Amino acid sequence: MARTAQAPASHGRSSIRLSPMAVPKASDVLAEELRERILSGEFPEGAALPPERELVVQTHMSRTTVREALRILEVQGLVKIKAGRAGGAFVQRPGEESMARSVGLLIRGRQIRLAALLETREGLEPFCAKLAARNRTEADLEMLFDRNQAVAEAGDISDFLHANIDWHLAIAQASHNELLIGMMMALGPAIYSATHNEEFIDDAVRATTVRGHAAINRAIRDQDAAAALRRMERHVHSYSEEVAAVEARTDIDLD
Amino acid sequence: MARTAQAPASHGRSSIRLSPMAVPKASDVLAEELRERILSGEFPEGAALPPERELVVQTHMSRTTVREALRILEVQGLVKIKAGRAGGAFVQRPGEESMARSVGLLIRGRQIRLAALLETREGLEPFCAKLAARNRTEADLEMLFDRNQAVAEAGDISDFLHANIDWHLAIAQASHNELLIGMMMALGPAIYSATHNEEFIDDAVRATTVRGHAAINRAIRDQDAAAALRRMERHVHSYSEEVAAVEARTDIDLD
DNA sequence: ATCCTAACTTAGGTCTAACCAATAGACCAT
DNA sequence: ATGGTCTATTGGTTAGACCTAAGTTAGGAT
Repeated sequence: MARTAQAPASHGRSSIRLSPMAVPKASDVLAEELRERILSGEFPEGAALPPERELVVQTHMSRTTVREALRILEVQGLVKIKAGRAGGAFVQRPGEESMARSVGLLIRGRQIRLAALLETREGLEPFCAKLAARNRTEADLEMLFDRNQAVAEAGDISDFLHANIDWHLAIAQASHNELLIGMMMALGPAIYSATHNEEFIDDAVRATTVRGHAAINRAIRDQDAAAALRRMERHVHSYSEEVAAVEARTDIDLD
Repeated sequence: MARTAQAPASHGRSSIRLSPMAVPKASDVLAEELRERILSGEFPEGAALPPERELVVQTHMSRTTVREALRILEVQGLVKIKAGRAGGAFVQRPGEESMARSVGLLIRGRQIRLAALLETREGLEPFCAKLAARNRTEADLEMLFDRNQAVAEAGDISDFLHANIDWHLAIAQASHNELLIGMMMALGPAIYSATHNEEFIDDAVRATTVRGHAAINRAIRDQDAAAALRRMERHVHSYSEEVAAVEARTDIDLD
């Protein structure tokens, strides 16, 4: 036997084995290349990428392909595209907003229950307060007191809830932790839109809220991390319980 | 003085103020429309959107525009596009991966310091452990013990670190909180890539790690939320301190 | 009948070549 | 100083062709 038969393979004559290979699209290749260059810092923030027609001649790709690549980067928050003369694709570092948008999509798309959102907030926000007590600047402090003032003076319920979100966001901001800021930016509106139909927000609740905020503000001002943590725990936990109580009552109403 | 002068404005005579207005692009309009329909549940998961050429006749837009809209949705993780016959755009609910990708971009793009990543993990993961103790299923438990076994048996440092990440991810998974899962999916690789050059991982550290994991696993098995929380706090905190110590030493070495 | 292959069909991917629309800047008229 | 006009630049949009991936099916070899 003139050893023509190779090692046994389920199909085919040759024993050469290859893994399934992914063939990337041209636009993905270009997007990836540009993305890496942006993230590596090769293009500083605000730098203008070459115009589309220039990228066409450089890459030998069609304008369609180039544009798709740029669109990908735009959606990922890595470039900002402006039309008109002196327009073009300008490098941006992805910000908390793009993260918050993506988290928001997850929340809406998966229809995360309000209980899970509140649970997450109970996990994150006390920690934010703790960091805020440690890292807050004078500007942060001013923001916190201003925002709580706005909560106290809010008119209708919608105003109140928005001002409330803004104060909570200021807490995240004062933590100076960008990941937590991004999470809280996504959680705030989601909780708002799931909550703003509830009617448990009476004057007593509002007064209690403002007092709770004020106590947390003081702890952060005094850089008392332990107190900030503890008070925020109580604050968000009691909010969650209120919501749970209303939900239970609403469920009963539905019967 | 015939009070003709209006309120002072830096430029112009009129006091009428307008905000900058955004003019959406055609592809954005279509993307938005489709996005809302997907998120509202009008298109169930896995449903096929009409073919591009069909959308062209329905919307009176050009194929380029339609394709850009679909590309936007694809990047946002709302559809999965397949080529070939029986291909097309299939509705997907955004998953933790798309959230993790976006958080990863933030981390890389903003060059978030390792210290901030560790700090965030110290905030999130004990809470994950607490939730895991409350919500874990039998399958979660099995996964946790398997994964820690893999950590114990890992070969080189790279193996060890990967197995370590996998165990930590299993913790997040066992919490059954999708937002936390997404965050931990982003943090794990980021911490890994910032850490895997450090040489503080000796056999003693590895043994300690495995013991720490085991203790946490037991607390979760026994649904002892308080113990899970406390032990995870100690576990991740000591890891952070190790890293900080190595960084300090490395900085000195650079002198 | 069974199996393989070739042709067909459908749908996304890419390219080309226009033209439209937004915008900055220069210049001019009031 | 305000507003109009022109022009150049750059992204936005369109139309139409062709390429490529991947199911489907019909026909032929065994």
